[in-house]
Amino acid sequence: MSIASDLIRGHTDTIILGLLAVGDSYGYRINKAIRTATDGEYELKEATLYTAFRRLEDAGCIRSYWGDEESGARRRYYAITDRGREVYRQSLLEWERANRLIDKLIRPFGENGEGK
Amino acid sequence: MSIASDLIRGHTDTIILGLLAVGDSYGYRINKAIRTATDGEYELKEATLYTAFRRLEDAGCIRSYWGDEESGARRRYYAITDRGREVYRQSLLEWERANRLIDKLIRPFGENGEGK
DNA sequence: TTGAGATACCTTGACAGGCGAGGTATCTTG
DNA sequence: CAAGATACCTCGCCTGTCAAGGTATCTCAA
Repeated sequence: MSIASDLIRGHTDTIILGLLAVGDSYGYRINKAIRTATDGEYELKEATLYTAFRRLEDAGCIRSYWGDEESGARRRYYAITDRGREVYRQSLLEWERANRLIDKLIRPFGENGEGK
Repeated sequence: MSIASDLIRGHTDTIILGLLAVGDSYGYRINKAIRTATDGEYELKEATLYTAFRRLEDAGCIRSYWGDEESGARRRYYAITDRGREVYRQSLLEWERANRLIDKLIRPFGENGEGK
């Protein structure tokens, strides 16, 4: 079974920005990269992915342009912007903070789930 | 500034179950416990809290009963059920898995956010 | 005594992100 | 020529969060 999407929610944008920070890419490839990176444990649904692109572009975090493929289906490439890099950095920090916080909140016993 | 709630989303139920695993409690106190535990960095909004109680009770993870306060405002106490404990255990495991997954996805470089 | 502030509960309606379901078009390969 | 991969996209529902509003009790100071 795959991971509950509510646990990933809020990370979608960061994941995409992280991948684009390595280099320009396009939707289909980003999606595959995620599936591959997690050995199929997680995948972004297409609808989610394209919603995120829209959102990130509106926010000025990414730019897009059509690739000039000679053959094959057309691809819309995305590039991260300076603002995108900044947002990405911030998100990493936030994630670390949230991570510590959640870990603290989730285990009132300190150790594991065994209360008694 | 407090943590983005999208990062905590999906953990609300687990946090509540974790607290109830220690012992019965009621809404107001649970809320304060969370604020205190995080030094005010995070707090559950009341609406969110009561929605969660409803959800958890419908799912059979908690039971509720009215306290018999002699004075002061009436309190509705919540108790975790066996099913609740089981769900809690599972959630802890899921969180660990998700944690690893997100950490992997969020940093395509392996180290930190610095791509170049 | 009256008013503020803490304790304690609750509901309504809006919003945002995820995603199931559906659609388009191209290329490759059997 | 059909199937499957590549590649894009939209519509509408669902779910969790939360701002805003409400109720009632108790305490304590002015």
